[in-house]
Amino acid sequence: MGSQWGVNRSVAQIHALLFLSVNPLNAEEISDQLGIARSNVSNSLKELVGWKLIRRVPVPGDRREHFVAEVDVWEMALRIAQGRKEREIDPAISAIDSCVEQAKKEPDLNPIVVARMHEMQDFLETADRWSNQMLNVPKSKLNMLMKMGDKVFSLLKLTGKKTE
Amino acid sequence: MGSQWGVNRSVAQIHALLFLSVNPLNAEEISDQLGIARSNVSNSLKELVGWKLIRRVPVPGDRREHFVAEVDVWEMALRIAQGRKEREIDPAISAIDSCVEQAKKEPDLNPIVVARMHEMQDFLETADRWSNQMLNVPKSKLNMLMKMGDKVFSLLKLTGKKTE
DNA sequence: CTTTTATTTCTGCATATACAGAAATAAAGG
DNA sequence: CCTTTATTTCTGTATATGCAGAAATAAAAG
Repeated sequence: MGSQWGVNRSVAQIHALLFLSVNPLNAEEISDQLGIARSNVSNSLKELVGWKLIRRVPVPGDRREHFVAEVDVWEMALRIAQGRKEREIDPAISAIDSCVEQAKKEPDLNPIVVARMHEMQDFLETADRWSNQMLNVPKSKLNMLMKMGDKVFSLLKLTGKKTE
Repeated sequence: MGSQWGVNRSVAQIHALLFLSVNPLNAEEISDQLGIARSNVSNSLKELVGWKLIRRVPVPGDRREHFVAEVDVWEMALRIAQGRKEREIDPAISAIDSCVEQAKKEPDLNPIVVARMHEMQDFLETADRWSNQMLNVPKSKLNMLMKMGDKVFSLLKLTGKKTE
């Protein structure tokens, strides 16, 4: 799956291994188990720590760094969502903002073009606010909300096909 | 932005061009405007059509195929979400299902490991149902819902930090 | 302070992806 | 049906990414 999700094979493999591992593993154990180079493990672990999908844990009486994965799947999903927002939405907002800025200086720009840029900007801002809020919903409630599924949708009278 | 969003430069460039273009463009115009090879344009257009972010439009009196982008940003977002679900969630479900299947055959597998696999499976199924529902919410209501933002959250009493 | 051991960064090769130009195919016009 | 024009597929090359092994750095032990 890794490549579809935007991480390379080693990263995906290591994450899977740690997710299914009952006890913390050190870099060498990972390297041996998966048969990938020690250096590669090091870089992959760094990336996974960056996504907050794993964390370092000290094992008493052992000098080596050990790692464990976040095992709560909802927490995992939140972290991934958070990471994606930072990597995809936030830079997109900066980009569109500077585009709009530039566009202001161009006097003879088709108004339709300017309008489209503004719609995009407005959308991204809304998406940003919304995701910030979603990411702050406590895990348990998120879980409940999604498990309830259709009940929530009919409660909010959101279903139907009127405009879409 | 392209690379961050999982598409290559040409695809992103062409999409941007069409999104900001007031009238339909044909492949050659795109090739000229952006200075990329005609063949590259062809493949990129195919990908964008696959995402349903652009569509072919016949221009009367012109044999060549012309293309226009979906200009409604909400519709665009829905299509991207749809595409990502198909590429990321659906195959992940197949993958976890076959893993769980395999695991059944392994009698001496640590129960904790099996439990984690099931949690993952359960989560993915929930996410699948949820996203299917979200994708069926009419655009206008989605827009409204997200614009209202915090009001919806407080209505549902979803905010707070209890368990997270 | 020196030696040992863990970890990270560097370097180079291998593989994969992006892309241009050529060739092939398909579609329309005469 | 043949010619012209549009479009797609194929092929080679350039570039980027992935990854191993070596070198360098950092940390702990003696």
